[in-house]
Amino acid sequence: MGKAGQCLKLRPVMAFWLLKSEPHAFSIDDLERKQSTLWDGVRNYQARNFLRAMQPGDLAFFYHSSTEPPGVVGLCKVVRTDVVDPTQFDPASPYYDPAARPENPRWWTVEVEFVRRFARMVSLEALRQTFTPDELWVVRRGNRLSVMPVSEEAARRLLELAGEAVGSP
DNA sequence: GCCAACGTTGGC
DNA sequence: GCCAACGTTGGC
Repeated sequence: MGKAGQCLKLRPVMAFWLLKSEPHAFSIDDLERKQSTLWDGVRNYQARNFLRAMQPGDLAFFYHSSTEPPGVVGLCKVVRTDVVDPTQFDPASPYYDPAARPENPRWWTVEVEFVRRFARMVSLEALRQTFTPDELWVVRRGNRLSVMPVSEEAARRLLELAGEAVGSP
């Protein structure tokens, strides 16, 4: 059961994802404070393709990387999709891409909304003990992908590990 | 189209 | 801070 005592309702068509962020750059606390954010700055084609496949209502696990311990710390929800990443056109942005043109954008993203911080974070070590690299890509050795799909089966087990109750609609 | 060089990611 | 793994770039 979550903070407000509400079960998460999992709709059958909902897809699950995992989003990585370095907490010193942007943490789950930052997302809770802001409530929503544009997930901009992704500059990897595979990750971009996953961003483009997202649908409103999809849920994404929030993963803290390059921290001790790394792991899944909470959940957010996709609320807006097919957003052209504005930072690609901004010369002042670290994500500026001089090859991207407004009439032919290269990078897309989504807006996500804070859902909850987990009662217990699920460390990478715990993930490795629970999932094979094929079941959850984030435990793949040398994995650098920052946006990846999570199967419903893996999502349910992950929520269980996090101490979250899962209900039906 | 190959592949060496380089830059980045991210666990440890 | 180190370094393995990986993605990208660019010469040929």
